[in-house]
Amino acid sequence: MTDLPSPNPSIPTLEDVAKRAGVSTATVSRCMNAPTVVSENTRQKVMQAVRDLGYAPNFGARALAAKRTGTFGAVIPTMDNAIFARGLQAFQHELGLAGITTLVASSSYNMDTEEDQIRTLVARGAEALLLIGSDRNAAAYKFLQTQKIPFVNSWTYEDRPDRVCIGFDNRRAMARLAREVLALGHRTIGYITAQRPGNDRARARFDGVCDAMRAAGVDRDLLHVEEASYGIDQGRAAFGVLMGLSPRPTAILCGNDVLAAGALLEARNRGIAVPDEVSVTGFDDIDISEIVFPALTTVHVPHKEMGARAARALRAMCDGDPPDVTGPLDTWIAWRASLGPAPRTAR
Amino acid sequence: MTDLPSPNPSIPTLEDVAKRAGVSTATVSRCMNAPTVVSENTRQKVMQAVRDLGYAPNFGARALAAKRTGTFGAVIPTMDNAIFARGLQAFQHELGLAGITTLVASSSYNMDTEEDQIRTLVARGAEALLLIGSDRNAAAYKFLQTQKIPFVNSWTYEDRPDRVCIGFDNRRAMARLAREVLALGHRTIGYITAQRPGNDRARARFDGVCDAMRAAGVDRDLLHVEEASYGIDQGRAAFGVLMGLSPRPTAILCGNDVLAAGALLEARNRGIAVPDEVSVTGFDDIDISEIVFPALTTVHVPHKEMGARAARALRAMCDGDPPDVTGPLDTWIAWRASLGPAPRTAR
DNA sequence: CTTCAGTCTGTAAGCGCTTACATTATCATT
DNA sequence: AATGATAATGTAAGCGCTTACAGACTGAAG
Repeated sequence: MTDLPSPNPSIPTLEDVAKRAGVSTATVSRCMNAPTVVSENTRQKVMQAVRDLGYAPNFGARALAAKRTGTFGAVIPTMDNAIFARGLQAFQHELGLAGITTLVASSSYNMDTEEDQIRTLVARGAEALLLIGSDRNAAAYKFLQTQKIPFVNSWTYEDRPDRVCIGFDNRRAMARLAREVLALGHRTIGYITAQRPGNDRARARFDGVCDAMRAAGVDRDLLHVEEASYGIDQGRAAFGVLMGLSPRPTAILCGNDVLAAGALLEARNRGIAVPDEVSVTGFDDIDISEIVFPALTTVHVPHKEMGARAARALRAMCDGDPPDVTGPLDTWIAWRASLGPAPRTAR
Repeated sequence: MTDLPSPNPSIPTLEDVAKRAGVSTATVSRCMNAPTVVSENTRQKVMQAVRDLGYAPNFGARALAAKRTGTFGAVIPTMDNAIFARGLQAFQHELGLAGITTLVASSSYNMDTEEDQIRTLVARGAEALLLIGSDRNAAAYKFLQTQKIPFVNSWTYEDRPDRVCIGFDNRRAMARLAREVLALGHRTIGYITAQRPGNDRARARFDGVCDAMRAAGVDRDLLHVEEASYGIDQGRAAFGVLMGLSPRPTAILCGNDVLAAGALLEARNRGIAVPDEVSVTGFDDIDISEIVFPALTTVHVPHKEMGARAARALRAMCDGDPPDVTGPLDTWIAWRASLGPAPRTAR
């Protein structure tokens, strides 16, 4: 089946609509953008022509002429799993309310890719950006500055006058969880961290564990660290390594819920009882933390609020207003089944 | 030296670069788009100016002038979970190889929203679209046609000359799984389906279950259907309803893995042993199906291949070539622990 | 010294839209 | 009937870029 070129194959423009409705292009434009200033009568005609022709405005032309795009962007490390999904969802929703479209790109946890994506989004007309964390090439920051693109660093919190953060204190949150773990009698501890270079959240969470151990006067040698790149399989592998240690850790803290899910899975496969033999904890409190078995004790992060606030901050910044940054958001421990007291034999 | 820094360092344009490099805008444009036709010497100068100024091309202007955007779009029902993530990932990756950017939008399983999103993506310069399923407003199809936007229907398969599908046979796949369930002695069966209006995949899967029951000569009255909108909670609730039935079903088939995860969770909460008392199955084989307890027997869908193929098909269509559609993709059953023989008491 | 092909660069015409400004129509008020 | 205010529409100048085309240089061949 071959399509023959139809006599008028091109896609309709404003001018086509104007001609068909017997008005000027300006009037059609007004119908689309500010319907109230056009008389009822004319609007009817124009809208009919729009419908007849299947007209859709050309974004590029509109952006070029109006010098605004109604688009914000977000660069997240990965779309592979739900860690950023809920926050992003809230972000999009909040912006949608204001008629702003969200463009999403992912960096695969890679700084250079992230810089690329930032440039791409800006080139595509993003007027403001949601970024995750604060580790970023100097070039990326400089680019944002020269292009005058408002941005917020999210999922993290730093008190700096020159950057706006809508996030939480990763270090403190993890320290609190680690403190609870220590309070339950655990001493030999495994920590599965996401890769730390280029990931300030991962580093902060790790530092939090160290803080707690120091505060409890526990020897740092009792903390065994495995660094894993992203994914359930990585969590499984790291858990396996830690279980090979002697003495074997009685608690495995994980830098995020996905790694923890992997750890839990491996425990099941090895017939290691959680939490009776080994406790496991996560970080983020995404959907899977309730689904895994046993349900995961983890740090709850207010993803939705974070996303919504970031959206509002960005909107304010675009209007030249100061964003409403009231300090780090609260996190708390979501107590479930995977964390229990250290087994007696190990005490 | 008239090199005064301008008082208002607004964002640089092609012309600024040209001026600074002492060439015409055409040359700068060529440097950016077809570096080989510019002399080494000039290119150096221009690139230096680009760097000095932090120049980034304006997408709108470029699209307007070049009449191509290098952008494809995808409208998926939801980003909330991983069902579409892997396929989309492959889609994006494949396009990235060809220098094409992917824009993603979500429809929240709503036809009108989907139509909106289609229009939005096209307006933003999407030259081709990945769509999920085939249920869609006539207006949406008409729009795509008048705008001459190539699209593929994915996650589904229909043998129609006027539409290209890169997907699999939902009905047959579910029928095969249901046949296995029946072969294990289950007779009273619960089916948790996603909402069927506007969702051809959900309907096809349901039909598949019916097919299998008919083929096995099992009374349709033994099939109890619960329709749930999306999410784990919905799966839990539906499972609860089905467990209240008498006689109680011995197998609960779910229209997707998320609903199945909910069912499994509720079973755990109610102390119902899976699969000893009740079997549960899913559909999709996303990450969580391995993580849940017990691990989920489900239909494996070749998400990655589907995404990659869809990308290639769309590219071909944009070039005016016929897409390579070789029929439905294969699915198979991923056997795990959640499906077992019907308990004796129930036989 | 032409001539011609080949390379490189510049000129300028749009691409489809928005919007400041100009123009015209409408209507209550004097 | 003339006036001015107000509302509705039209005119046209760009927005920043690409690209067809033309012009200006090279150097080798005639």
